Amino acid sequence: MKKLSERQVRMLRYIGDFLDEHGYPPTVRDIQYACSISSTSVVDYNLRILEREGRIRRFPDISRGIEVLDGRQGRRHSTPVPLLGEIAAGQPIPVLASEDYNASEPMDTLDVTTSMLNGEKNVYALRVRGLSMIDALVDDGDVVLVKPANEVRNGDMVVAWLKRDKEATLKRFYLEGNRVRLQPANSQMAAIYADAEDVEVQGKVVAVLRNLA
Amino acid sequence: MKKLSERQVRMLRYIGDFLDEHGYPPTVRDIQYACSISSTSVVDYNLRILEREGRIRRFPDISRGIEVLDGRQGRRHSTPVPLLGEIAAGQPIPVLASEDYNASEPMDTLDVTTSMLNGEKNVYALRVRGLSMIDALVDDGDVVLVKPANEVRNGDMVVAWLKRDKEATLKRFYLEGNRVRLQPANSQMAAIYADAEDVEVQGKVVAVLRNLA
DNA sequence: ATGGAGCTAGTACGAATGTTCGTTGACAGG
DNA sequence: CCTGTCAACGAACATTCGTACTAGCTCCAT
Repeated sequence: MKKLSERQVRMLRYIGDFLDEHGYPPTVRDIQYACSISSTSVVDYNLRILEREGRIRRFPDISRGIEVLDGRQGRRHSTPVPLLGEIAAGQPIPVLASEDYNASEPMDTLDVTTSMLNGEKNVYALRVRGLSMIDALVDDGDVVLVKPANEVRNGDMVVAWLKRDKEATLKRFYLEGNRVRLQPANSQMAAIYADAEDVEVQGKVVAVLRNLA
Repeated sequence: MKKLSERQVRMLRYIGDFLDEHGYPPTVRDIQYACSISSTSVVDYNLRILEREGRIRRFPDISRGIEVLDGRQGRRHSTPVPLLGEIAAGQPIPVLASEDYNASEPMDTLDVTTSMLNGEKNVYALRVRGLSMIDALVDDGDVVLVKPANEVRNGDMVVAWLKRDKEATLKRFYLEGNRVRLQPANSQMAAIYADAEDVEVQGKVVAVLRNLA
């Protein structure tokens, strides 16, 4: 990426700030005054350069038709994720019916920064109740982002439902023969061994969010 | 909140969509064509109503000077937060100089959904290295969002620097006489007692983020 | 009816704003 | 010295775009 002149950096910065403050982009003349430039044509000249360098996008003949591409300013940094409910020991894990996902309104949603999602699609959120996942460093009240698991591989961190114990738990998953080893995140804690048929994998956990009042 | 006409709802919706798609607000005429309205004056008329009802904000004589207030459409669902560095046991905690906060470019930033911040300002992020906070359910690699603490109250979750042990740790803070009790999040684990002068509080932890590959 | 309120139209004015054009000065290369 | 490029200027031009004005239509209470 080529180097920009001081004036260009200043313009770029101003456009971003203006956008943050007003909700719409500045005009050529706004930029002119803010950056102490004597002529609108100079602004235009430098805007062309900024566009050529890929820092902004311009829309000809459209007033305020400037878009900052910089990434930091980039659109869609957060995505609504459906908060399907709670996950608690002794309670079945809510199942995500595909119809629910398209339901019109009545679902609670949570806005999550896209960087937390690693580009995954169809992720949903569950609020953890109880301490069934405490040994995976997930506290009561934490929110886990779960990606529906079509298939699980050894070593994945999964939300597992232990049918016999009627307990939901978050562990690393290892299939060993016809038994499943569920390994806590904390190496000082012991693994759980369960019959393969006793374990129902709900999905992989993509992220954990904890909000402290 | 008063009821809006079908046409007004449609306009409101279109403005939001247009903004999402283009990065700048639509003109009166954009709205006119999109909503099949025969005259710009009708658009203006209804925009006035939308403003009166508190759904949008208009800026007179400024082209595309429309801002959607609705909340759902509300921009700024995520905020860039400076990622100041790492926090590790045996290493001093980076201090946030106010000048650094205004530094031009070179700082790493992390986008965080505003709901995680509880409206706090000047929050910064630190990546946790090591297991010094494992008993507060914070793993190696987790990111903590820290709000600079002007004052701490008993029971707050704080990032504390233990001078004598040269160790950073995340605990609940209780001042008891001239001693400080640092209580882990996990009730099964023992508290640490330290001399009040040996403890340096860096800030309150607002949230914990964990990203699982 | 009568008239006002609420909404929609069609048109036009004029300010806001993007863009072009002719010049100028600094500077490097031939 | 000449020439081309880069950056900057100031003025003018051409659209874009917000807003005002007038008028018609429906509903409803007077």
